Amino acid sequence: MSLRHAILGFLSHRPLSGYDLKKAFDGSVAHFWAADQAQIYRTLAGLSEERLVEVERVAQEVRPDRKLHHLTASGRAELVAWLQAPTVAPARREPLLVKLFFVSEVAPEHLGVLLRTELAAAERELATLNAVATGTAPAFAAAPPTQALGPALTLWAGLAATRAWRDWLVAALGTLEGDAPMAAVLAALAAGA
Amino acid sequence: MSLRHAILGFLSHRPLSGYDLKKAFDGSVAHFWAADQAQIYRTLAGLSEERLVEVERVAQEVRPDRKLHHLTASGRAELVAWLQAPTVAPARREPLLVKLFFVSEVAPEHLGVLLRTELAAAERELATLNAVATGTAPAFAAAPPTQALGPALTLWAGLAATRAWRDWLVAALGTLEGDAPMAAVLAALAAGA
DNA sequence: GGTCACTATAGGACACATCCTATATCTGTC
DNA sequence: GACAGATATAGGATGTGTCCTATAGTGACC
Repeated sequence: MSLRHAILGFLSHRPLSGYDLKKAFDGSVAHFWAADQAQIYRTLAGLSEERLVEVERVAQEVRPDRKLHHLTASGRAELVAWLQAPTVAPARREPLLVKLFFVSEVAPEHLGVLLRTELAAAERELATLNAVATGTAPAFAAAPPTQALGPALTLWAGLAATRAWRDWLVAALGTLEGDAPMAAVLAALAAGA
Repeated sequence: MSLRHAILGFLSHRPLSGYDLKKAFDGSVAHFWAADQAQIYRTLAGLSEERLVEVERVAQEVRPDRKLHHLTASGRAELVAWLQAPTVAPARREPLLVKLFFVSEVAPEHLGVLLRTELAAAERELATLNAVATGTAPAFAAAPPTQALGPALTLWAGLAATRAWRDWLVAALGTLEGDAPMAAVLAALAAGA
């Protein structure tokens, strides 16, 4: 459901083609809402049918025509309504936790393998996000705060979640190395704040 | 893709009916992999067609027949193969972060509303998970560690992620109350560990 | 001279999940 | 006596997203 609205969000800044939108997604929100190219074109067709966007055909001599999508008044209204409506969180899908839940079906050593592989992935993700953060910080500082605060908070949230995940993986691997992993895990569970 | 394997996982302990499976999901992994009842029945039909499970019809006099699903040898092999295969993380879907990204399209006060609503949801989630933790801790301590470690780690991961999310929301709301929110956010971004 | 990547669009098939609905009977509550 | 809720199954429609493919010209690389 959010793809429609994310597209409307991008179009609220300036009119874009499907191709432009794909690049806009990949360069910003892709970490927490990736968009498939085919899906973008289909969604744009739907939005245009609902009169939430208007299509301006821009002829190009050498390449196929670009179809610039302009946000209409009702499109903006739809975006604002969505921003103000309560957020419906989709069900979490964490295959790693499912695996962890049934890990006793395979050899005990495999638990460590599973966690270490995930830790490597988390470190990579963290490195990417950190790079994005250092790269965009000057732009955030220069832009008017009302404009930049949203994107900056988004990035911070992604970083915070990824760091926490990494830290948990490190802690979990730590308990496996002790003599009494189960006791350590139970202690961590009880230490709820 | 994980629903198939989660079902195989549950069936590795004992044969279950579709109805039993629904209850098994709701009572354990629902927090990070919810299962729709209709989807469970359809997936079971597919697994049976692929000979990964075998159906035993148990006639009941008063109610509709139960269809007990037994894991076959190839079913167990499939489960083990999945547990040992690298985990494919599905793309993250965080509508709240998408909203945050485009929040400048609505009145600035709305940012706080958005975060506070999410904070309330996070606190509720945290309370549920903490209740589950205190409720299951005795069972974890009593069970053989090789069996219980997986589920305990799963719960810990869920708790850790939810706590981190709650903490981030509190921190983000804190920056909004200061005189220079943008500077505070940039400081937090830079404080990468 | 061939292959690859880029710009730009979009259809078809399929996977996966959700929502709503239907059937049928028993048990417990008000 | 009525009605809700538990037990037990499953179909149909719809939504949402993924994967593969096709078209078509330009520019760059080797």
